[in-house]
Amino acid sequence: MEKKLIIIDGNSIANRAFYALPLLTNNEGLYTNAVYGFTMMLMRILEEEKPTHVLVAFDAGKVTFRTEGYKDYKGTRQKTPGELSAQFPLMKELLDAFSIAHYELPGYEADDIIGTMSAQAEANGYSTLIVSGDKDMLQLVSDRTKVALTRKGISETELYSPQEIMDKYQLTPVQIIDLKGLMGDTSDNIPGIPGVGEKTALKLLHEFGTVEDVLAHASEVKGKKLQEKIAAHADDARMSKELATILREAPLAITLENTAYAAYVAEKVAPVFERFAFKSLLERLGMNEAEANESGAASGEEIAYVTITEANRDEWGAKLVSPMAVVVEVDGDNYHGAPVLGIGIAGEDVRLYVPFAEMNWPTLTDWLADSAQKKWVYDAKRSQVALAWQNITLEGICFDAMLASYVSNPSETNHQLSDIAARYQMGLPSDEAVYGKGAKRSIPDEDKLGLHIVRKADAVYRLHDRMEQAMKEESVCELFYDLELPLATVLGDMEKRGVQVERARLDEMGRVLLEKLSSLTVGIYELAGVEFNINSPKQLGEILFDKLQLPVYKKTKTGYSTSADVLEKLEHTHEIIPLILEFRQLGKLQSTYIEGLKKEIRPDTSKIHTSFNQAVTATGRLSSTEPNLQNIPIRLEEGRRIRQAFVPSEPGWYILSADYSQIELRILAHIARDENLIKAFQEGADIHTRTAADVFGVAQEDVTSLMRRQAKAVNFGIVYGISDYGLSQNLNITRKQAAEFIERYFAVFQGVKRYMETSVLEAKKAGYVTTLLSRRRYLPDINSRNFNLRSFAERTAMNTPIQGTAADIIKLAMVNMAKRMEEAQLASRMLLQVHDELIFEVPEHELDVMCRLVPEVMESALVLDVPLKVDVNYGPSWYEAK
DNA sequence: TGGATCACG
DNA sequence: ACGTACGTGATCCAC
Repeated sequence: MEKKLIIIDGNSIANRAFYALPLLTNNEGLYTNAVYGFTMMLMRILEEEKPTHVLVAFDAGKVTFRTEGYKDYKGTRQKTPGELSAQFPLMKELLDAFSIAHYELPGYEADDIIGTMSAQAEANGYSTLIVSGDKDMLQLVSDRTKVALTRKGISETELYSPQEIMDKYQLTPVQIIDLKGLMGDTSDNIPGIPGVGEKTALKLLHEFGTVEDVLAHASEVKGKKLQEKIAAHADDARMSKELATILREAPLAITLENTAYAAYVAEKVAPVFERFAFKSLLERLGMNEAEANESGAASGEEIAYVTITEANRDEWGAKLVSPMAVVVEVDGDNYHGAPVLGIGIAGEDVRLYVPFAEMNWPTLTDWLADSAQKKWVYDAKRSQVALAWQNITLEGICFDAMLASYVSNPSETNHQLSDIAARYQMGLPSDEAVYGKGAKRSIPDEDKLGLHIVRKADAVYRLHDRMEQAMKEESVCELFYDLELPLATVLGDMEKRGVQVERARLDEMGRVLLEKLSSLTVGIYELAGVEFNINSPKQLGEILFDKLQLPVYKKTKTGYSTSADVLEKLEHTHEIIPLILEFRQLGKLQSTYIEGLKKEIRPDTSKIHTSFNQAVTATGRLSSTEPNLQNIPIRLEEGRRIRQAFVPSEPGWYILSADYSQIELRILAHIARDENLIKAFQEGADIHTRTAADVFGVAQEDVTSLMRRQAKAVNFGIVYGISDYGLSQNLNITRKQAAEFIERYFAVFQGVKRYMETSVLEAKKAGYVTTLLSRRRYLPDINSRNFNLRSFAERTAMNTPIQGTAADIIKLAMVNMAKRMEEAQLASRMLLQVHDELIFEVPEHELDVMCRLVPEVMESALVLDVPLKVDVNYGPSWYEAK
């Protein structure tokens, strides 16, 4: 049998896992997240690869032969956090239980152990797989040795053979060393040649081959500047290459034979999993055993529960107490008017399953409607709205596992109950496992369904204390209890209420669009000389750039870019371009907004019921789906008319819209404590004009519209985490000009500059940034050695406190507004939220009071060093409420 | 299922 | 110099 060796870069994988997962602890308070992630990865690799030999290599301490030669090596690297370094002994303990070899060697890095071992394996005819998160490993790749690099945390890996490296870099594996020698690596403090990045380095290597060749042919290099730099830093390059070279003959005291691996023994591993509280992994061990024994016993059937029937419900009605976990199981993703499959209820030692047929049970419905009876739920809004469609009231929700998971980590994209449970080492089958997915989706028989729903309720019940504890440690309890949870109810009411849309209006617009589109199509075919699918970027690209030979400004991975900004540059090169631009614009209106919206109108009520997603964005904003009512056109008049179809649901009422003016820049002024910006807002200045005057050094009266437009773009850029390149793209100016704008901006708004710097620094130190209401976003890549990832995290560190605080503020305003409307017994209704704007429908006699109340509540939601300003407008449709 | 494109703040 | 603006969702095409 062929021998197959797996070498795992222990430090690298543990690091990835540590930053990818929340700080889990076992009951002794040991941190286990890195070990957990490492173990998941390990088990997956063992299963998939079925190796005959396994070795995990670790770094040993700080001093290596590299630091001796070059004292600044890894000098910029931040210290390993204590929470992580404490986990290395645990990992080794675990590997011992698996009977997997691990090794470290004082004076050498894990890289060198891996390099040496893989060289030996190669010489002995093994095939080897190296698992790491470190791109440097690619230099070890050969026909017999492959490298799997982790992607997106640790859940995915990307496999590299010589061919993949050639495809991606047009380099041989050995040239990876030369690549690093030329470009250096800031995270390891390897200098390289200043001014040479990946692009330039690749170009040089494609031309000359190696660092030595580049240095020898320095005089042939194109570009005078570059020549000089190469000549001046030849020694740096040589040293950098040396530092980047992984040793392949380290004096290892371990041999290939020592790494032999046979299947692990579950009984030996289980106690360690037990100690670390890896419950889901324990189950996985159990499952493997079960499979081996062919016993097929499904885990988790030990959960006992009672199915409510007419016969037993009197007995069990008395067990409905406070608090209990309630899971409302809804069929399908869209819960508006959707079937409710049943309700699961779990308490300390009561577990009930109420099938749909038994839901008409007064004891239950009274209990559900009783706000004094506390309920812990998963996805409060879904539960509330789905029941509301069945005319069942759900009140008294005081915990929501989905929202708790979200406030604990808004970057996490998956807040399914089964995944939350897994994070807390509880086993819970996923909905997908129970119902299947896609075409195979079906509702299982009553027994299985009941068990699943009850297990979910039970999981929510057991999660409550632990998730609350986690929220306390993260200082997000107030955010959860005072903001997100009450907001869920407000949003649920808005969704259930819906917004009226006039189908006839959309029909009419659709007819007009259809005519215009077909005449555009004819014109485009004529000019192209051939019929093709204008909606296909591929076909369109071929027509424009191959057939018509228009200049290519930009390419995408898959071919030519045909995006609007490219087409606009080509506007005057061919008469087909304006037609295509208009076709695109109208086509979008037709498919997304006319046809798309019509599909969502309920025929019986003429209403659209969107779903606001309260747990998707990383910043704390809401999103809206099925349909998305947060991106209804407004910028162009043709699209804006779509809003004429959005009307009040009662005759004689009005649509009222109230939006925050410049809320993000006001927040920036506040958190940056920038005197200049604060003063501008306090004086009620037009902020873009003022910025233009300050940046261009002219009087406000002398600001031209171009200057104002540019200043506006700079202001946007500032909020997004400015970069000269981004600004230059946006304004269609050179990068140098963009850089100058930014420099001048920072000279004027020094507080903003200081904020940008400190925000990034604090994120690097703490690992996260926060909003004014303590919403927290973790930035695991903020110290990454990957420039892209790190830069992205840095911009996020600047932007998230601003965008997130704006989200906090409008959410607060919504909760307050709902309360004030209720107290004042107003008939007016809140319908929609569009990030900085609230939309209401208002009876004529309440227009006065609403025009006063809405701005008052919105402006006072949170008191800042600058005033918040809200503009209000109303009209017979959303179109006129501008 | 993922990429390209485009609608919004 | 490295490569980009921040945050979303829907539609269409092509694999």
